[in-house]
Amino acid sequence: MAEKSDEPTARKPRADAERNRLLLMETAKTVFADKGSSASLEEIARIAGVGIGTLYRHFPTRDALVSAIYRNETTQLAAAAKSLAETHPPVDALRLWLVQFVDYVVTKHGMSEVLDSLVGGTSELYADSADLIIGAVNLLVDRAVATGEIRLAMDPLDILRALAGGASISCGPAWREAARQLIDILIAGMRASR
Amino acid sequence: MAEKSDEPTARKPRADAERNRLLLMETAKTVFADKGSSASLEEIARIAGVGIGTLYRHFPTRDALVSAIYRNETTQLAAAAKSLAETHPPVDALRLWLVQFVDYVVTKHGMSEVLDSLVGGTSELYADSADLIIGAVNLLVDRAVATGEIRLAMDPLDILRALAGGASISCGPAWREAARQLIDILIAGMRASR
DNA sequence: ATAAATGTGGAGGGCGCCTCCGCTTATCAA
DNA sequence: TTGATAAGCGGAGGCGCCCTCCACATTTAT
Repeated sequence: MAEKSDEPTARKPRADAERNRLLLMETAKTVFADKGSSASLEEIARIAGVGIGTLYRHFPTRDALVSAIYRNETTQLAAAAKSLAETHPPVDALRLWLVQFVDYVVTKHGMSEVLDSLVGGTSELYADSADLIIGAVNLLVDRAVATGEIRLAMDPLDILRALAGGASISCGPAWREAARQLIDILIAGMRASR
Repeated sequence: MAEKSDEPTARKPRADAERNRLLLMETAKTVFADKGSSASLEEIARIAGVGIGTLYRHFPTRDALVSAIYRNETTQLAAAAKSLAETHPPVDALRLWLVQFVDYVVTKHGMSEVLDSLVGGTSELYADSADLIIGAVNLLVDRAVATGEIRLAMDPLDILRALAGGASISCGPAWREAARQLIDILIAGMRASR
C-alpha cells in the first residue's frame, strides 16, 4: 500500500529542509531552556530566522517539537537502565536509575509536555519515548521483584509520575535533593520486610 | 497609616458587587470543573453574565480567582488534620490525612495554580492557604515522629509535592488509587525499622 | 533545461489576555 | 426625597499567540 523506503520512486530529502529542521531544534532548545516550555513558537521561528509556516511544517504541534528535542536524552536514559541492570545489584540499580530519572526531568524544566508523555495518554508522538521509559523502569523493578528484594503492588510508572510531578511543582535543584530522600523512603518501603 | 476597618469614613460595601463576586466564583467553579483550570476567563464572565472588566475587578489574576474558590475547601482540609490528630494514633492520622489530601488535589483537576501554592513561591495570594496546608502536614508528621513511630529526614511538604504532582500528570481517579498505594509505601518506608 | 516534487514564508482569522475609561448604580448626608 | 459622590460595571480595543492555507521559491531528477 504505502511506498517502501527503498522504492525506486523515492527521492532524496531536500537538503534545505533538513537544515531548517536542525536549526529549529537548536533554537528551540535554547529558547525553551531560557523561558520554559511555554515560550512562543512564533518567537522561536523568528529567532531561527524562518517563517512560522516552516516551523509548523516540521513540527505540527508543540509536542512534536519538544519531543524531537529530547528524544536523544530519553533514549540515553532508557539505555542507562540496561547498563545499570548489568553492573549493579537489582535494588541499587533501581535506586540509581530513579535518581537519574529525576535529574532528567528536572533539567527539562517546565516541560509538562514531556511529562505528559508518561501518561501514555493522548499524544501519539510520545508513544515511543514513553515506551522506552516504561520499558526501562519495568526492567529494573521486575528484576528486583524477581530476586525477592522488593514487593510492589502498583504500577512502577506511578512512581515515576510522583517523582516527575514533584518536579513540575517544585522545579529546580531543590527537588533533586527532595527526590533523593523520597527515593530512599520508597525503596525502604518497597523492601519485602516479611 | 492605613484606615482602620471601623473608621467612621468607611462605607458599606455595595451589595451588587458582593453578589457579582459570589456569582463569578460559583460560575468559575463549575466551568473549571468542566474544562480544567485553563478555561477562558472571558467565557466565565460570559456565562456568569457579567462583563470581563467586572471579573478582573474582583479577581485581578487567574490565581486570585482560583484561590478564592478553593479557600473553603483548603480550610476544611487543614481542619481535618487537627481532628484526625485528636481521634487517631499518629501514623493512622497521617495516612488518612494524606489520602484526603490526594482526594482534594484530584478534585481540583488541572489546577496547577493551586498546586503551585504549595511551593510557597511567587504568589502572595496563596500564602495563607499554603500556610494552612503546611501547618497541617507538619502537625501530623511531628506527632508521629515524636512517638518514634516514624523517621523523616526531609521536608514533609515534599511528600505533598510528589502526591500533588502525580495528580497533575495522571489526572483523575486512576491517580487516587495509585496514590493510595504510594502512601502505604511511603509510610512503610518512614517507619523507624531499627 | 525543464518538469515535478518539495519546501517556504507570512498574511489572516480566531481566540484569550488584560487595560482603560465613560457610564451606571448604590450609598450617604442633608 | 434628593442630590453628591464613591464604587462598581462593561465592553471596546490593543496585543500576542495559535494555527492554516496557498502563491511562490528551491531542489531534485530526467
